[in-house]
Amino acid sequence: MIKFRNQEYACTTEITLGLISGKWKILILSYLSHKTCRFNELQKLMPETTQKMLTLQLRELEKDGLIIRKVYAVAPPKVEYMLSELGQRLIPLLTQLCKFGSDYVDSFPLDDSVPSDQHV
Amino acid sequence: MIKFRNQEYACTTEITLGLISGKWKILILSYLSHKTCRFNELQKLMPETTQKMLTLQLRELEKDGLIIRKVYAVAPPKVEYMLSELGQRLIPLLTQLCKFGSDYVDSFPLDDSVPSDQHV
DNA sequence: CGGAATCCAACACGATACTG
DNA sequence: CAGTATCGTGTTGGATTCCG
Repeated sequence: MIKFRNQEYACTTEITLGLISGKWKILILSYLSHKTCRFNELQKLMPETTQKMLTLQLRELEKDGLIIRKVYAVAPPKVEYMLSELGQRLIPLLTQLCKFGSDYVDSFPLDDSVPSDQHV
Repeated sequence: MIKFRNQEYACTTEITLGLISGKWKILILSYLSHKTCRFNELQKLMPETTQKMLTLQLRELEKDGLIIRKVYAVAPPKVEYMLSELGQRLIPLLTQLCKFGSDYVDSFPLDDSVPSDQHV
C-alpha cells in the first residue's frame, strides 16, 4: 500500500493511471507533445470540449507536473502550455498504450456494432 | 475518431485505458499474472473489495477478453480465473506504468501530504 | 462457494452564463 | 483571450441482503 497526496494506492500503476485518466488529458498531452499551444489553439483542436473542462484538465495536468503553464503579462491575455520533462517521459508510454489499443481493436474485428448474440 | 463497441474514442489509448480503468482491475490482472486463482482466493488477496465489485470487475475483464473464467460443474461450485493471451500481453505495459508511477512518486519527495516517517 | 439484486453516495462530466 | 461560477446529470463504487 502506497500513500501519496493523501490518497492510498495498492500499486503505483494506479498513480500513473490517475495522472492520465481525465476526459481530455490524453489528447492534450498528445497535442502538446508536438508543439507548445495556446489555450485557444487547444480549444480549436478539441472542439468537443467545453472551456470549463479544458481548463480543469489543464489545471490538473499542471498540478501533477506533467505540463507547464506560461502566462504572458500582455493584453489581450496570452497563455501557453507545454510538456514538462516529466510529461515528455510519459509520451512513449502513451504511444505503447495506443499501440495496444490498436492491436486490441484489430483482434475484435467483428465486434463493432453487431449485437448479434449478446444474450449470453 | 475511432468507433468501437458503440463508443467513440479520439485515440486507441483511451480504449486501453478503458480496459484497465476499474477500481480493482490492475490488482486482479497483477495477481492473475502470477497464477490462476479461484474467486475465493482473489477475495482473500483483496480484502478491501466487496463481492459485488470483485464480480463486476471480473465480468468486465472477461467481457473484454483479458481474462478467462472457467466454471467447474461440481458441488460446491468452483470457478477459476486466469489471464487470456491478450491479458498476458498487457502485463508488460502495466509493469511500465508501475515503473513510471514509482519514479513519479520519487520525483515529488517534498510533497506536503507524504508522511515523513516513510523510509521507502 | 460464487454469486445476483437493490439501494445509495460521491464525483466526473457537461450546459450555460458571466468576467478581467 | 482565457478563463470563473453555478447548477444539473450520468456513471462508479459501496453496503447490504438474498440465492442455487
